Amino acid sequence: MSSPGEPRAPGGIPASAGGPASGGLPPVRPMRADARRNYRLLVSAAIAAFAEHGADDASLEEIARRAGVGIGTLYRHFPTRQALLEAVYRDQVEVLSARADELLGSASPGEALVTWLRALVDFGSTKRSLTSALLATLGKDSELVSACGAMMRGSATALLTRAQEAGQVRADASATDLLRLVHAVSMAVDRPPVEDGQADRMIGLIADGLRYQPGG
Amino acid sequence: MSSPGEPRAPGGIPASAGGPASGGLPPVRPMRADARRNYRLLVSAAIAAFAEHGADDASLEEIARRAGVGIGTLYRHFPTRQALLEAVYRDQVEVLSARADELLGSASPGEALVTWLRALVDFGSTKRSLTSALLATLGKDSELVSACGAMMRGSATALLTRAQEAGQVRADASATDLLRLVHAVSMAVDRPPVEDGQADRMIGLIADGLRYQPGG
DNA sequence: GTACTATACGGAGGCACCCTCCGCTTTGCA
DNA sequence: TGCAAAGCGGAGGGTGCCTCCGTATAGTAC
Repeated sequence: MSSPGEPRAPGGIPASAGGPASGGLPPVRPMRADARRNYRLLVSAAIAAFAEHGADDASLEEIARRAGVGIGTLYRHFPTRQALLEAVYRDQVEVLSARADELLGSASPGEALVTWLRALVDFGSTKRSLTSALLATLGKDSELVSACGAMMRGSATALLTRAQEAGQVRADASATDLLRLVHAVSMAVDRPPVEDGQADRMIGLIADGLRYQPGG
Repeated sequence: MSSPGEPRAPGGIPASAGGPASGGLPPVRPMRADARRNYRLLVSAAIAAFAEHGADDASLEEIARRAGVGIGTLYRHFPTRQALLEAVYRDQVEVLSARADELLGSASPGEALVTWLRALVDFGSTKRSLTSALLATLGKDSELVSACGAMMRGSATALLTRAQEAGQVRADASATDLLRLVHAVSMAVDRPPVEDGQADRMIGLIADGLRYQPGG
């Protein structure tokens, strides 16, 4: 499920507490193979659990169980629920970004854009509790949130530009507008009553709007 | 702390399960004196605890302890956390409403209005977690929320009208605008960094704006 | 004042969760 | 092949949630 998302050096924790002087950072040893594996297993399990029970209510012990590791292992990798939340969020955004890169190579730039937008709504729908949990404690301009925002904007821009250059999408649409629109759809789909496929139809509508060429 | 807020008949629970036929509601026995007392103690304790730890994180057992009653008593009166939340919210809104009624008798209608607005911001600031917790599960048009909204609008209108009739506040201000403005201030004051007294100054500003008479 | 009963009280107990701590296992290098 | 260093796992202590039921008491009838 998650091929991007290298477990980067343990977040925020200094690589060696009280090393000699302050010189150039000591060579950060890469994680051991088993640690890397467990990290990934945990993130995957957390994705499932958060989707199922919400970011606040999923049990960390259950996540460890699902991942097939001990609770101690979970806590070593993610000292707080927040840390796990952040890792999951980052991972998911990277998945979306990778999907965009992949779609950039596809035959139909127009289709590629719409496909990605659908994936984005999907993300918004299943990961809302996660996002709001993060925003609640991180604030709108944390490193994580703004970095992920930039990544999204980059992907959107690339896909949109290509579709526009291919003449498959109207020229007067901006990536920012598009993201905002998708966000609105996610919100609208948030509260019941929501019919099945409603989000899909809404995105379809947007897609049609994109294809329409005002000038002719 | 809370003089309004009669413990109305136990919320939602049928007064007698399986009584004879369906006739007119059987005479709902009033709560016993000790039950009424404990109900009030619990609401007061909950107000304090919610303010201190947030509506989601306050421990129900601690609330029972603070109220000096057993946990069983808490659960009899409020079968769910949600029920307690609702009772607290209702109680607080009634306090605000009572305060408005009281202020309606004061000498200076203009001062009265501003005093009440300050109380309202105070409410918004300390009870936000409560409000959002309620909105999350109740939805914007539940009986409770809309009833409380109406109560607020009534109080605001009464105070505003009186101040306007006394010529102490400009005529072209509506109660709805006022409530919205106060809400905005509450939101603005929500996220740090917030200086001390900032909310107060903002309300002061609004008060000045109200006093200003566009016509001269 | 007394007796009675519906009503209400309290807290023990069972379960789940959070998090820490430390003895054991595995990895990767020499 | 041997051996630290890095990593693992789960027992254990603390807390919270909620249920259940034996006990206490307010209110009523006499």
